[in-house]
Amino acid sequence: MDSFTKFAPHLIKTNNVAFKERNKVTEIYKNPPIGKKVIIKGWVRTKRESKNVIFINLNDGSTIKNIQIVADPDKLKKDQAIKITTGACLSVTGEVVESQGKGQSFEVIADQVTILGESHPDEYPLQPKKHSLEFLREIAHLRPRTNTFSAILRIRHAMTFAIHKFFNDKGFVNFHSPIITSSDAEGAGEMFRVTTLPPNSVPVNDSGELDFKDDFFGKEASLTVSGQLEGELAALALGEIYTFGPTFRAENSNTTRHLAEFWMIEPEMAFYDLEDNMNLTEEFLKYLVQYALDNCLDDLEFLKNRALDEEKNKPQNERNELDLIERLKFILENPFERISYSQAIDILKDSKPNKKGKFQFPIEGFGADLQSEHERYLVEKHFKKPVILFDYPKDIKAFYMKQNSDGKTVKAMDVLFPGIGEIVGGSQREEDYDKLLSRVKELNIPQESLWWYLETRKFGSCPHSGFGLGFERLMLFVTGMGNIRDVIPFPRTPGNAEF
RNA sequence: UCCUCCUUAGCUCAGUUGGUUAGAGCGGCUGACUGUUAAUCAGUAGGUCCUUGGUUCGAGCCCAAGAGGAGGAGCCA
Repeated sequence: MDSFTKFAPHLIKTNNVAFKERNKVTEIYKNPPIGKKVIIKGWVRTKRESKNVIFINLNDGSTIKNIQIVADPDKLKKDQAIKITTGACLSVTGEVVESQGKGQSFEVIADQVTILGESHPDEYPLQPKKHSLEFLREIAHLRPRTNTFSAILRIRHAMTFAIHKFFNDKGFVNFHSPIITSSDAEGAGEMFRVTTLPPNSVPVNDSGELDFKDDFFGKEASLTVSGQLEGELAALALGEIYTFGPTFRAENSNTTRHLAEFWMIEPEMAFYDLEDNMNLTEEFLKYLVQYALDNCLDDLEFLKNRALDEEKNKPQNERNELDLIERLKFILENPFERISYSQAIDILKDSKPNKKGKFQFPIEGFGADLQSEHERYLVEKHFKKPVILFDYPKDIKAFYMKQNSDGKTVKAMDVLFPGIGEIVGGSQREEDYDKLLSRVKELNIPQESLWWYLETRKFGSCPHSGFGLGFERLMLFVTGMGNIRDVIPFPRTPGNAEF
């Protein structure tokens, strides 16, 4: 007899033998133990009360589904019924029975109800009704108690796990690139400074500039904007690696697609050329979408219906042609379109909106950086599916990308998704020391801060590639949410670091 | 950072041409009723109309500045 059975022989055994005192609602739904006793612990979503019977919809976070508790008011202790209000936390012991009502196949007849935490009804801001996402952002500490956010957070977990599983199954090594860094080599954006210097008396040198000699690291330090450069070092020893960590950009970006603190996945592979890189990217994204469909269907269904509900208020032409689940399946069933930057320019040049002057930035020819409107045209109007663009002009891409023999382009690729835009950016890296160095010089990048990176090209260099996937942008696509601030627990954006 | 829009009850929102005491639904509270399903019915409480200044006999409404929020653009993942 194990400790569980000894403690509570009348209870159903769950997977979690270490914790004896709770049956998870998700497990009860998987195989309803009719006639057995269970202990449910969770938060009240709604209560309906009458003289003879009280119905409580309880949610324990293990699934989007609530469980209906049926309680006899006479059995409850004095005043207990009054304290069972929306948001209160209860522990309920009772028997699972087939439901007499219509909305559910089974329910729990309560023997005993314990109120673990009251929730004052005058003050609790969540009501059993739809709240605006803007309002919920202001109460981010309570957001996870809503159906929408609990669904998003469960999916977020599933995607996190799937990312590690995908790479682990392929033999990639999870590599922890540093979060504090002293290089801004990629030039990926403005950085947050990390310092222990006193804010009101900053040391300056003779020429009046900030002097970091007395700072914690003895030099200027910042939060990382990318783990890629360190990732490359690891790939040139371990073969295939990936990083998955927080990333910080101090850009003053106020959009539905940008955060100051976000999570990024950056695989880096020795011996991969650009095509291998694109193949891996496509396989990876499809794997994640498949994983969500296989493991999060209840939550996806909920989010699908939520989005359909919202779209009812929109004019027909602004609605999605496909619902969330259809969109996810569409990704799986269709190969991504792969075209070069030059081909894309040709398509855009000949496109109706360009000829009719509808683009805010008209396309004239090679060299132009593609704007959102162009990417959207390619993905949403022309191809109507994900597009991988490759071989970009070197002048609009980073210094480390491998130069093509045409002298104009580099082996870069961007994956564009409908409704989101750039979800992945990657490239084959320049492995030739002289070419890389000349590019560093051309762009006036301080060579001394990159000595370690350059050295990898001196000692056993090899072709290698990698990409970066913005985790929250993936989450936007998988959940169908419209604002990146709603797919991360506590969004950090300009002017907002509450909670 | 730029452009556009928004800010009225706890929430979602209406508020006419500037005119007396600012409304609705939901939620809260009180009661009734019912194996209920975001229950239903009746009653009830609840307001710094974002802030400041101005125009006016009179401002929720008009003007100016500020604060906060949203969407789009740029930057990017």
